[in-house]
Amino acid sequence: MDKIKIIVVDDHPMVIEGMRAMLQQIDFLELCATANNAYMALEKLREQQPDLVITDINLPEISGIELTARLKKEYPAIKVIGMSTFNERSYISQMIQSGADGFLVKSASKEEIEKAISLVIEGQMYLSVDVNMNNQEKKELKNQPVLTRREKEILHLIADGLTNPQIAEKLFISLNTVDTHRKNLLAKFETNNSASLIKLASKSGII
Amino acid sequence: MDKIKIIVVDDHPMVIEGMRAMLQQIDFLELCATANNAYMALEKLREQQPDLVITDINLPEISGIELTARLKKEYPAIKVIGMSTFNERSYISQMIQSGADGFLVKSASKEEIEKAISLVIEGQMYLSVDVNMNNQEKKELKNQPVLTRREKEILHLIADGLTNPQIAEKLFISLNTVDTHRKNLLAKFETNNSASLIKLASKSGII
DNA sequence: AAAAAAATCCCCTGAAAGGGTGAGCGATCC
DNA sequence: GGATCGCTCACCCTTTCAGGGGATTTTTTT
Repeated sequence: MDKIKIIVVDDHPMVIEGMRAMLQQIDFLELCATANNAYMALEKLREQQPDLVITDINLPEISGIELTARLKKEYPAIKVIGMSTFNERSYISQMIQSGADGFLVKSASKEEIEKAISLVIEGQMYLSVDVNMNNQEKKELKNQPVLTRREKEILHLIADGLTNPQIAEKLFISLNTVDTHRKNLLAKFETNNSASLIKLASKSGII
Repeated sequence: MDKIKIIVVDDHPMVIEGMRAMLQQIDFLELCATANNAYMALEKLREQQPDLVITDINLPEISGIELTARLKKEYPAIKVIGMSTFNERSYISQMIQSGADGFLVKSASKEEIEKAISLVIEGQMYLSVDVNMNNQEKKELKNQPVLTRREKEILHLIADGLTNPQIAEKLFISLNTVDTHRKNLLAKFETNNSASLIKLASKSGII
C-alpha cells in the first residue's frame, strides 16, 4: 500500500512546523503539502489529491469548518481531521456536522496524532481524549443550540448593546419580530435573560 | 560570542516541535532544553542556565505569568518572551508586569521570532506586531476598567442570569445596593445595558 | 486623624425585556 | 402536494432595567 498522503492547513507556522516534524517520524504517511489558509488548501487539494486533510478550525477568512464543508462536497472520499486549541472545543460539533472525521486538540502528542490518523483512514471517527473526558463540557457542547442566520445576526446586535427597537430599525423589520427572535434565542439557550444569553453565546464561541 | 541558549516552555508538543524546527534554522542560537510545564521549566533552568526563556502563557497549574515572575526573581538576568494564541492578548499586560521582555503570538513567522529574540537579547523589548498594530484592540486593553471585588462578584452573578432582586437576596444586601453596583459597572464599561456589559467583560477575560 | 474609595441604602419614572399565544408566507425537503 | 422550517408580524400583560437624583457607613489609604 502506498503511503497516506496528507495536507496540513494552519495559519500558524509554528503548528505547521510542529506537525511536519511529528509526521516525519511516522513512516506510513507522507506530508505532501501545507497551506496557511483555506484558499491555498483548496488549491493544493486539486494538485495533490491527498487521502487526508488536517485543518485548523480557526482560519482567517474561511474557517476550517467551512473549508471542511466545501471539501467534503467536492471530494467526499478525502478524510478530514479538525484541529483546535483547547479553548475552542465549542466548534467541534459544528466541525462534525460539516463532515469532519476526527478532531484533535493542538496539545495532542505524537502518539495521539498517529492513532487519530490510523483510525480515520480506516473509516472510523476519532475524537481527542480531552474531548471525551470532560463530561460537563461535553454536555455543554451537545446542548449548543442550532441558530438560524437571522438569529445569529440578532444575537450579535444584542451583544453590541442594541435594544429591540434599535435592532428593528436597523434590520427594517418589526419590533415584534425582533422580540420573537430574542425570545427564541432565550428558549434555545434555555435561559431567561439577555445577560446570561450573551455569556453562554460567548462561551460557545458564537460571539 | 557563544550561541544564545534558549529554553522553550509549552504544554503543546506541536508548538515545542514547531519551535524546535524553526529555532534550528537560526544559527546564532541553541535550543538547550524544552519543558511541558512550569515545574519542569524551573528544573531545567537550574541545570542549563539559559540566556532566554520562551514560555507559553497558558500552562497547566502554574501559568506562564507566574513562572515569569518566579524566574525573574531568582534569575533577573534571564530574558523572558511570553507566547500566546491570538485570543488571549488580555494577558499581555500581566505578562509585562511580571517582568517579561517580549511577547509573541503563536502565529508568528520564523522571521518575527528571530527578530524578537535578537531585540530582547540586546536588552530591548519586543511586542508582536499584531499587538501593536491593532489600535482598537489596544485601546480596549487599556480601557479595561478596574473593578472592585464586589463589582466583580455582582458582574458574575449578572452573567449567570440572576436578576437584581435575586442578587440582593443571595448577597444579603438591598436591591438598591445591587442597583448601584450595576450602574457603576455600566458606567465603568461605558455602556448602557447588561447584554453588552457581559460581552465586554467576556472579551476582557473578566468572565 | 483626615481624605479617598468602596459599599451600603433609598426614591422616582419611563423604557425595555420577558412570557404567552397565534398566525401568515415563502422556500425546501420528501 | 403535504410537511417542515425559517422568518415575519401581532397583541396582551407583568417584571425588570436604565438613569436620574441623594445619602450614610465602612474600609482603606495617605
